[in-house]
Amino acid sequence: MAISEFFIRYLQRRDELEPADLARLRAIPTTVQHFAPGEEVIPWGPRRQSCMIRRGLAARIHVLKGQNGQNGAQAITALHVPGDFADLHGFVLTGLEHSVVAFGPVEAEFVGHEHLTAITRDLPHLTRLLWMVTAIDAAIHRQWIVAAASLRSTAHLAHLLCELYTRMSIVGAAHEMRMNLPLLQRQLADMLGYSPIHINRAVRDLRDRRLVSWQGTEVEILDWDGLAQLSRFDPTYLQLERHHR
Amino acid sequence: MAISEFFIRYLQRRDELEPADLARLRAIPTTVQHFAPGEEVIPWGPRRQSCMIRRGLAARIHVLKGQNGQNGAQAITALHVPGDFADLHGFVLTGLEHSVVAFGPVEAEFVGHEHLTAITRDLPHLTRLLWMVTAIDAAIHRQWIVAAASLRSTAHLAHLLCELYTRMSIVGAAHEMRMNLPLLQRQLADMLGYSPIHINRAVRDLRDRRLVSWQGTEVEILDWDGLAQLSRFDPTYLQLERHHR
DNA sequence: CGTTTACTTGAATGCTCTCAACCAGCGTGG
DNA sequence: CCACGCTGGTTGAGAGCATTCAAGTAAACG
Repeated sequence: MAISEFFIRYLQRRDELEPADLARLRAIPTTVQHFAPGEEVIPWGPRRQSCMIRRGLAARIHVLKGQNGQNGAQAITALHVPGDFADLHGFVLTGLEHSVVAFGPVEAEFVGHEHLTAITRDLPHLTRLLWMVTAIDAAIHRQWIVAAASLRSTAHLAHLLCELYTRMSIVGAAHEMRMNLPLLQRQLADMLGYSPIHINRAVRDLRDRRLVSWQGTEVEILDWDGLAQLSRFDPTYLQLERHHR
Repeated sequence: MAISEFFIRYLQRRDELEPADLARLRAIPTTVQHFAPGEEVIPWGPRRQSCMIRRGLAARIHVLKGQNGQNGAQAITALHVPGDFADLHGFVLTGLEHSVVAFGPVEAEFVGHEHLTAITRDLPHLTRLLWMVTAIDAAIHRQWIVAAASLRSTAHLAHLLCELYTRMSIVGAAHEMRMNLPLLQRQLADMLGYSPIHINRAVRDLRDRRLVSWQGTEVEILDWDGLAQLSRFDPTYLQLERHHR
């Protein structure tokens, strides 16, 4: 297979792809695999390939070692939507300190690291764009830290929704204020650092304020401005301006 | 000036520098500047150069826009110790969504982006190492997210101390379980997401448990194992293994 | 001295957690 | 067909952690 068009759009939203860049991207041979909800897309540890999400939702999961042989509590540090190069950072690191797990059915695509090494040798501009992808990832991490430190439950959840809708609509994976989020409340809790019960109340709060309609995995944003204002959402950190790198 | 030896050590701790890499790094012309506590080392916005910390402590500060023309609360998403390339990610991003501020007196060194562009053109291996620097940065962000979601005040503060001592001792900026941290309790609060008063209690808690001695800016870790166990500190995420990239 | 800044402590309020129970949907097996 | 268990969502009550307001200490500086 060839690299997902979602990813091409992700890049083109931020910079102009030179013909050589585009040709090389499309020439990379990849392997596509399907995953059921809960399956591990990428295990913890050293990797020889990196993975791109083509369809569905995936998350980075950090397993917490309990103090006294305890349960396997887990934290979630990132969510990945179609077009995301979920573990591109694994290319330059010794190994991942987390796994990537499918939320809902996922179609993923694997790229061998030898092709990335070749790109760093031949195509400096495309190399900088791939580097940028991991830098945007880090900017999202920072925004999560800011949100965790400054927002309370309802606003915090609202911020996540604003971010996800923005990221999904940019690549064409969401439209008209609707998106499909196969997320359990327990997983939202692992993501935002609350108990599942508290997440439940935050969801109800958003419903009561008529900001969103949320039924199962279908989420519709009823009042974007209200949601953005409540969560102080400012998409600058997603680097949506086109700019030569 | 030539690039700080702290940074060379930072890289050599993780990979072998080829002679060409080392020569090029040492040949980069840089400008050194000094900053007083509270001064802005790097302002918010687009940048044409990136900055490395030679001496002192610096932080990335995100200013929060208050809801109703409110105060300028702020969040801190990263701390930088000597040898850190504080805004290397600014090279591949359109601009920084935060500023970098000196905590205590800081000596910093600036590298024009044109030299980095040249490296991506000529030296693939060194390019991957610089990319790695930003990836380690992101891994630290992730660990902060995990800590915020899973640790309570005292353990959370303990985790920060473990991380900082590890990072500083690796490059030779701290020894014998002692380090100099010119941090106000208010700034710790902005970092960990608590109120300054609560930080005060967490510091006292660590003192009462005889885990650290903390007088002014001088911190001594009295019981490393106790501190690491309390905060579940595991340095894997700092990528301390040497490995060819 | 008086002011400022940072740190410290106490008390009351409020946000979030835990424990507990209950409901709905779904697949299974009798 | 229906009882059953399982999973995930919902709601209530009490306890615990963190916040705010308030006051007081100590050191640095003019």
